[in-house]
Amino acid sequence: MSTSGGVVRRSLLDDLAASMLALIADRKLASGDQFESVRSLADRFKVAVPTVREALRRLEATGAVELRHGSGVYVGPHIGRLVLPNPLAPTPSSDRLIELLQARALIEPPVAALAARVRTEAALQRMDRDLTAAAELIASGDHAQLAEVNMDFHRSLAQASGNATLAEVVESVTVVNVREQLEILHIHGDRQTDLDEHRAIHAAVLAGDPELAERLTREHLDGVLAVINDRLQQP
Amino acid sequence: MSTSGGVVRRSLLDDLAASMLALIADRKLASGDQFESVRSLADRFKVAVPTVREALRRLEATGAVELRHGSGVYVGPHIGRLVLPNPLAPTPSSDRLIELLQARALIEPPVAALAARVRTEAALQRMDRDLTAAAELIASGDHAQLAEVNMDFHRSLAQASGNATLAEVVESVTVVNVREQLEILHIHGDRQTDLDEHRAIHAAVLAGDPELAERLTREHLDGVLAVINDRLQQP
DNA sequence: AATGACCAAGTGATCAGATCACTTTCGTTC
DNA sequence: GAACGAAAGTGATCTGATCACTTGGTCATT
Repeated sequence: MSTSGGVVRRSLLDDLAASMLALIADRKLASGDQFESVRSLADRFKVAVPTVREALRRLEATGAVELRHGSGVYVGPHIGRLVLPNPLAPTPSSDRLIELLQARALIEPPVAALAARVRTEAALQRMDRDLTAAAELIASGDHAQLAEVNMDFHRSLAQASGNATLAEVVESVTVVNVREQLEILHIHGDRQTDLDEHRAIHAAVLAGDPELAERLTREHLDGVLAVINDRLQQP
Repeated sequence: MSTSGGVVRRSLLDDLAASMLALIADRKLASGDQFESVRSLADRFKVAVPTVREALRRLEATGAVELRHGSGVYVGPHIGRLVLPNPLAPTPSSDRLIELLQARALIEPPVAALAARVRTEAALQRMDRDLTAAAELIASGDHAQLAEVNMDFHRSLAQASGNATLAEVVESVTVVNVREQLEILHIHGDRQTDLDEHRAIHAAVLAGDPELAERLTREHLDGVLAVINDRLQQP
């Protein structure tokens, strides 16, 4: 339809954005590295400052670059990603939120299974670190931190699959509407059970047992969904 | 870290972008509707034109709005989405591309199973339409069009699940690097087999057989992967 | 009356240069 | 050696103008 063949009239902005990405790639800059000043880019590409800024804003929106006031332009955290969470995602309806959790419950179990087959070393250590941190936060009673670390565990799990695209997908669905997801997860609530389940999943992945890892992850997420559905039906 | 608590110093641009989204929501504008001119927005929010444009570029990058030269600002196709394909995705390495297909092979089968349970009417019709179109394109020999329609089928299948988030995820992984995906799929190649497999999946969904729909979708995607892997190992 | 060419208004695209606000660095001072 | 502060570098925003594209209507032609 819209992407069908034909000469696409590339605007100056399209070229600019592409050129800047190419420049970053050429210099082999990585996330966090400083790029170039707005003025310098304007000179380099022979365009005006506002034009450069528009192009940068576009790149910024997808996490390709970051503009830090008074400091400079930096390579962003999401450069080179295929799938992104919408940074402009609206506050979701409760239906939409449940859909989001359902999506996670569908996607993450097979990802866990793959993780148990691949067992990426670095990610396994991250999972372990997340679990340790979670235990400490339960002890210290910092529930806000805890909720975030629990989300981290799911992301680390996905990274253990060794498939960057899957990790991006899981990252996306665990980042969008985090605030609301954490709220609804808070309803679910049993922190110790959560930790135990996470530990069991970690153990299954570590043991290289795909079926078990998948089943545990499914039960973990379905359990949350079940509680939520109950609460919503009879408040 | 960066998202941890504390007063986030919202820049003028953040406010602007949020305000414009709110304005669109207030007016209940839908995708494709005309919004407001840049100058008018500048007046309304008491900011300069370049500032409005930066904010619009940010919204544009995530598909929330569209700027059409000489015509106006319109509400974009991706407004309200949670997960997005990166419009700036770089040309992938062959490894990355295989990862992408693996991700699809992992995600889409359970989505097909859900689709067979839910069977969203509109999406079923879209699937049927896609199949008809594919058959015609095979006959007419328009292989470029055909490849696109085949991708459409996968998207329609995801929509039949009735879960918008899942549909967005599948849409994302079928849109990023389409060009390259289509190329690699072209290697795979047997167009008639593809159509037959799609038809079988459609039938399984229509019949409300989740296990079958899942198995067929898995075999379909795994089949593609197997062929690709073979070709890459012994060129 | 239907059709086509053409013109004008509205709107986005881009430019130029200037000023303000924030960060960082480095020399100065205690 | 540490705390302070000034200056340089850089992003943020403004002003106002000109160019380029789209669109709707006018008007002459048929």
